[in-house]
Amino acid sequence: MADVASIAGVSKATVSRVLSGAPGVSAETRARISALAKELSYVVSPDASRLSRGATGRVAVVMPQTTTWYYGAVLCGILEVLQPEGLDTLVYQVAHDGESRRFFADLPAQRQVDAVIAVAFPVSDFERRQLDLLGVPVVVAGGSLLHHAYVRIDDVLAARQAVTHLIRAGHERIAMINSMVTDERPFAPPADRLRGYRSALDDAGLALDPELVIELPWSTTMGAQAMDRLLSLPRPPTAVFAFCDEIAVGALRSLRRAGIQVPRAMSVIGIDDHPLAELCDLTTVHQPVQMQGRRSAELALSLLGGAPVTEQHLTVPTHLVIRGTTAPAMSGED
Amino acid sequence: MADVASIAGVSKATVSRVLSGAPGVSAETRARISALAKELSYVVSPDASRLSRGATGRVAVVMPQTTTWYYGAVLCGILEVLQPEGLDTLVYQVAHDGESRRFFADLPAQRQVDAVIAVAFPVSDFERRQLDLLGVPVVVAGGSLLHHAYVRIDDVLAARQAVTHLIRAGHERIAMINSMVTDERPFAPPADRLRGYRSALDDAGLALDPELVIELPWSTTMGAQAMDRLLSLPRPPTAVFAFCDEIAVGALRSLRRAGIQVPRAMSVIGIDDHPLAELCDLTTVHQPVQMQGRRSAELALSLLGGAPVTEQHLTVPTHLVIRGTTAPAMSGED
DNA sequence: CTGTTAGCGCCTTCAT
DNA sequence: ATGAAGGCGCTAACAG
Repeated sequence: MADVASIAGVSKATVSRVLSGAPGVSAETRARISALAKELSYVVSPDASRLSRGATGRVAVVMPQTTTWYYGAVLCGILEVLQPEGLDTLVYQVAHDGESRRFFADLPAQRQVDAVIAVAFPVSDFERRQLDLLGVPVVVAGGSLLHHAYVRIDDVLAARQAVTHLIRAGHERIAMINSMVTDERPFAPPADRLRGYRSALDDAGLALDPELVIELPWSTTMGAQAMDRLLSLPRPPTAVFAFCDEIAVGALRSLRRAGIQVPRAMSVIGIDDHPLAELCDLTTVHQPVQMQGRRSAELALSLLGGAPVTEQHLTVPTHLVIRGTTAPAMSGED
Repeated sequence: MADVASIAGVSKATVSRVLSGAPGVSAETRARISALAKELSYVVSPDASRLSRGATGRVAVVMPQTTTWYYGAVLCGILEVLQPEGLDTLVYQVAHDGESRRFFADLPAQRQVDAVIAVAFPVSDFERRQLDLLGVPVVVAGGSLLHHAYVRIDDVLAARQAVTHLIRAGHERIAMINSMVTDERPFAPPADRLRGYRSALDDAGLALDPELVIELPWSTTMGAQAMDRLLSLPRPPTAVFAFCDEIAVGALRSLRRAGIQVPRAMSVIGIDDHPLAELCDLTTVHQPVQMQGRRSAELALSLLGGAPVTEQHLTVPTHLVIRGTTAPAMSGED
């Protein structure tokens, strides 16, 4: 910056004002200096700038994984909002317990970012306390966390939309394949979706058969495993509601291998409207994932802006997408 | 830091030495101070630290998208290496031309990171020049770029592995569905894979029928579209080689809708070994995506370390994974 | 082994 | 409208 100033024959202060868009510089000088800066392809050092001004211009995104579509899509939405604002995005992947301990104990994000967006992951008590310690606004996408701002879907409702669709098609033995979650790290979506499943059955006066609820720790093939288990039951279900589309697709594979016709002999529905759902012709409940990323970034922005944020808790809508994996129950099945 | 120093009754310099692991402090003092810091949950301000020390402790990852599996997996690999080293990762999504222009013209990453990892995207001449302007090491994952370090697969070979598998199964009319790329932003993989397809046919003495090579701009459904086109041909192929698994799965959907049996009447093969490939029973050529992320991060690290890097150009291996979508050609087909 | 003294590169009053 | 000076929080020479 000193260079630019001396070449332009002005003081660093003026250059600073121009480059930071501060008022108090004649249009002529402003134009001349910004042109010069561009020519020299000079940009201010963010670090120095932030050191003196206080804010970092960065926001941290914390997610348990980066390889599944959901997290990629949320990240995409976040970047779409943050990048145009000139904010940089730091990604922290906090996967297994070891990483989690280190991350939350060392707080590498501290004094490093102006805000934190936590994307859909189970937060333990300890972790929550550490988050507060960061001393910056925290917004949660795809979940919720005490008093913090959040953006999410209504998981109970989404599950109800899925299960109700099956019930209307005449199904009575409806299984659920759910993602397992530990007590120590509570994670709302699986619990909420199970609740939605229950209440939909209730409303229809259908009994819940505990055998039909399979809970397994997440993995690529867990949908297939769960389906295998359901098929080995003395009285298998006629329809399956999966926690998410990836699981539903795994279930479809098992069914294909077992030679069971979908949807004639078995209906399958998921949640997400994963791109792959369209490819597999999977009936599902759509949730706007990228939008949740965008909204959470916008929330972070307004929290940053200091403006009193009126709506800190956003619930975005979901809707049923009927494709080819659900059909009326075969009559005379029982 | 001043607080910690005064409470501990030492100078800031000592605290700094302790917290940065610098030598020249008695074990006793060191222990006392680091304990105190932990108790106060005090961490040094990265910005201030970096301002005075010069290095930023951050690396930029630039990718054209974040929603597809490939990019998520590469990012995951990168984070696996960078996070344990205490380096932070800045993600820039540079998707369409507008964003690209802004990113490369404004160089938001300048003076902001110690290295840049560019993940699988077409780089124009202008962009390449701007990258050099950043003045930091650049490593490319999933591609290559002049003199810069890179980690990639041998795309020609991967394509040959796929096509040769089909040829050995007796197929003679083998189509290729490729991702379209513009001249202005060259991107090696599509061109290389096409070359591999050609050379495999050549080696087998098979003629290449231009009608069987479909090139379309990338989209979720482009595999399906391309397959539709192939099916409407007077003499459709008996096997299809897709640029990647996501495209192959789209092709499978078209085939299913058209009522064409896979693999009896049509063989399909992709590249990637996408998790979804296993779910769809798709034969494919495996490439180690996450590992490419790791390797590129390691390359960046050693480039950063100043140590003379011996091997700047890594090619990681691929291999055929035979599943259920390929089978011998039906005899008497022609 | 520890304290002192300069900056790192920029922003921000306060003068001019 | 512009310049001069102090300080953001830390590190890196020097002294001691």
